[in-house]
Parts: sequence; structure tokens; C-alpha cells
Amino acid sequence: MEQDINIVEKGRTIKLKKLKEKGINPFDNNFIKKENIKDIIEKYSSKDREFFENNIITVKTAGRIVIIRNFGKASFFRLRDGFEEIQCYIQKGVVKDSDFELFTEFIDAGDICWIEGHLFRTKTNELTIKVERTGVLTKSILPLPEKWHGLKDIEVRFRKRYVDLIANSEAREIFKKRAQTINFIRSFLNAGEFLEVETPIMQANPGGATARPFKTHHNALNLNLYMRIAPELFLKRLVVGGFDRVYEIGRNFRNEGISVKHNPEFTMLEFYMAYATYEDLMNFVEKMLSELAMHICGTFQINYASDKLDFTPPFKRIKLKDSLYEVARFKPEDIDSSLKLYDILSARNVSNISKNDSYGELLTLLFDEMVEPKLINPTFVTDYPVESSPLARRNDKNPEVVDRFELFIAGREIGNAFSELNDPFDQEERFKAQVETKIKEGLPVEMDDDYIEALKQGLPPTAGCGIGIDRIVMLLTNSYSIRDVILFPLLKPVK
RNA sequence: GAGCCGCUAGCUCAGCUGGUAGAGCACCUGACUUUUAAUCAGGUGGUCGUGGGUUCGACCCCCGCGCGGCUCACCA
Repeated sequence: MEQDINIVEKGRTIKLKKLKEKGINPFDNNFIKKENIKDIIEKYSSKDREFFENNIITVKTAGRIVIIRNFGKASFFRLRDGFEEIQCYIQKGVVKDSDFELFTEFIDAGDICWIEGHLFRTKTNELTIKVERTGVLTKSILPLPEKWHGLKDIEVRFRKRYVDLIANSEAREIFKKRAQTINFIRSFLNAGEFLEVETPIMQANPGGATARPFKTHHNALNLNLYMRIAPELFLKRLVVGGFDRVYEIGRNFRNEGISVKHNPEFTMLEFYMAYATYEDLMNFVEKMLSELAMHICGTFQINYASDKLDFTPPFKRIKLKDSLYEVARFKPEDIDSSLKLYDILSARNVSNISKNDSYGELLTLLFDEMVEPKLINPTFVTDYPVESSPLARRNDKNPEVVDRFELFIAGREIGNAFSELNDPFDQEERFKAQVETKIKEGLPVEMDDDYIEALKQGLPPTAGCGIGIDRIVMLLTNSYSIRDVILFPLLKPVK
């Protein structure tokens, strides 16, 4: 067993033992009243050398030692707490001999220590703590990754995210921005008088989207349940109940393929606004996302891969069919029949098409194929064919299309919104059709009779929107893969 | 699910047409009291993802398996 562990681990285990023998607890759990490094830097980063020569500023703090530069009778090291680091300097003669010995003989890079000392500026003018007292709080047994290259191995970064976060500041920044993004959105919605709610994740009848669900089971009730694929149907029940503006930021689960853009569990924002239309939501989303970009990145111009994304409002708005003319350069007469669409799609080897597909379905497929990848700047696409939108309200003037938009950025779908269908009889018809196709595909579905009943109770005119939080964070952090913005993406267990 | 690529020291990576495994960092020993990837000298550390095969000989060639990445498919 001992042969398996590396030499660093061996050495540190010995130090651990010796510390215990000396009566020093290497996992000291006593309360340490510490100042945060962030606060120290905020308070004193503007003070110059003379200030510290004339004022003795004593600070006590703690954190992980991330690097040590040893000079025999003195050492520099960097202490990190959260997102901030400060340089420290320990010198023989300044600290007690026992503290100096503790530091040089027993403390390693990676250990968590407390220090007390006073601030000064080095000859390169760096704000530094001259240590007067120190102690170990947590002995780290495993070595840190390489100090210059960090941890690169993608698999290890995902499996041992804690090491990734210690080693890679970019990773820390991504998840900080993720938290700030969610915070901003929450504040934005709260300021708009939205009520944050939580709806069931385990559902007996998963609805609101068309993906395959994960199965689970409740033992005591002997009840098969599914992990939700969307919160939509519950949120609208709440609008029926009088919560005119509700939102939920939460996890959805879809039992589908994994890709650079798909993780089996992912975070969605869904919000519903009564007495509003999808057009109102376009304005609302435009304001939210442009302000979000400014808040997180300090600019409307976001670099993403080789693209520049311009979040300056207003965002481009285009009807689905017009985008085929304008973006994909089709002439109206080229795409005016199902047959022509079918021929174009099959010539491009688009699979899963059938001659029985409706004009609207084929139009949407052609859009996915020819237009979506080209929508780089934020673009709202409207006037979706009714076939592709079972929960959306038909347009009053043109019943072929629904009152819906999708938002595309960087060639991918970021948001989906529509004026909600609130006619219970129309909804029932569409559910029936949906159930039939799902059963054909072998998917677990039942009519959601209670949802129909809710609509019979009366859903006010309402518009709702879903936005993929992970995908937004990808854009704002220039992350290529969704796994870079999910702390613990799903991986197969190692055997 | 298919194709391609990767897996070598704790970390980052070399390793040629097959000849028996290397560097830098980390670690250990020594020197060094203002460094910034500190520096200098010496040293420890490997079941080369895994199981088979070919061969006098395999990190290298062949087959299976595992995990990961990318592309496609599935899927919003």
C-alpha cells in the first residue's frame, strides 16, 4: 500500500506525525478570528512605503500557501484566501525560533496556515505581510500541480475540480462570473416584481418539453417518478394561482446525448409575466442580457472564440421565414413548397426528414441548418410555424405561426419565449397530438389533465421565457464547452 | 451509437524506422536574510491506462477493453 503513494505524500505524512508528536495539531480546529485578505488589500493597497514606515499596521489572516520561495534564513510565500492573495515574508529573528522552525521544517506549499504580522512594502514595492507569528491550521498531504503550467488534463480538472480551482485562476474566475450572472439575473427579476419560486423536480408526469427524462422511484409510495425536463407547467399553474410574475432558476434533467453544448443536468431560468406578450418579453430580455453583459464584462462587445458579439441594444429581430431570405439567401420562390424544402434538405443530407413533414416543420429544419449557425450577434427570431410550438399561442393575424421568439447568440439557441396558450380546449387538442407522437417514439407520457384543468380555471394572458444559464455563462466567460462552466459535469465513474 | 485523437514520474511534457525511460517543475540534501516561474550544486521518484498477441527484444507494431477529448448522429 505504501508503495502506491508518491514521495511527496510520504514526506508530508512523516511531517504530520512529527507535528503530532510535538503536540501541534496539524488539523487545528480552533476558531481563528481572521481578517480577509481582500479587506487587507482594499484598505492598504493605496498606501505607500512611507505610510508603513510611520504606521505599524498589524494584521492577522489565514489561507492556503500557494507558493514558497525559500532563502535559508528568510522566505517569501503567497497566502490565498478565496479569490485574493497576499505576499508574506518570514525572517529568522523576527519570528520566534520555534515559529521559524515550524515554517521551514514542517510547512509546505499547499498547507493552510494562519499568520500575524505587519504590513510593509518590499523593494519592488509589493504589499507584503512581515510575519511575526504563524501556525498550521490544515496540513496538506498531496502536492500542488505544477506552479507554472497548472493543471491541464481536462479529465482531472473535471473529476478533481477542487484541484483545478486551486491551480487555475481562470477556472476560479469562470465560476465567480457564473455566480455573479445568476445574482444579477435574480436581482433584475426581483426588481421587476417577480416572485422566485421552487417547483417539483421529481414529477410523476414530466412535461413542458420534448426530451427523454431520467427515471427515479419513491420507495414508500412505490411510485415511479421522473426528473423534470422543464418547470414550465408548474410555473404557469402559479400564474393561474395569482402569482402574476414568477420565476425559477433551477436544474433541468434531460436524458439525451452529451456534447459541448449539452450536459444531462443544466440550469435554466424560466420566468412568466402575466398581462404581457412575447413582444414585451423581447424588450425585457434585451434589457436584461445587455445589462448583464455590461455588468459581467464591462462592455457590450464580447469576444467569443473567433467571434465578436455585440450586446448593444436593440438586438436584431427577424421573422423566421425572412431570415431564410436574408441570412441564407434563398429566393422566395425557392422555398415556397414542402417539396422544394424537402429537396433542399435531403440534398444537404439532413437526416430525420420525411416527405410527410409539414411545410412549417421543414421550414424550421431549414432554418436550423442554414440560418442558426450564422446568427452571431444576439438575434430574436419570430413567427415560428405552429407545428413546432405546442404550448405557444397562435398569432391572431396569421394562424400559421405562433407568438413566439427564440434568441440566438453565437450561432446557438440561448432563449425561447412565447405568449402562452391559455385556451384549455386548444391546449387539450395539442397535448393529445403530442402524446400520440411521443408514444410512437416510446416515450413515457400521459395527458396532463390537471394542467388543462388549471387552464380552465383561467390563465391570464401571459408570456413566458426560458433562458439557458449555462450557455449564457459560456458566452460571458468565452468558454468553448458547457463543462467548463459546470463545476462537476457528468463523467463516467473510473473503474 | 460511429469515426478520429489522447492516456509516459505528483504536475507539464519529450521519447526517431522496435534495442529495455528522459527533461522542467514539485520533493529531499546542501548554499543563500527583499524574492516574483528566485538562483546554484547534488539526489529520490515509473507495472509507460489496462488485458492479450507478434518479436530474440514492445512506451513504440497488432487486437480487445477502460476513461477522456473532438467531430457527426441522437437531442433543443
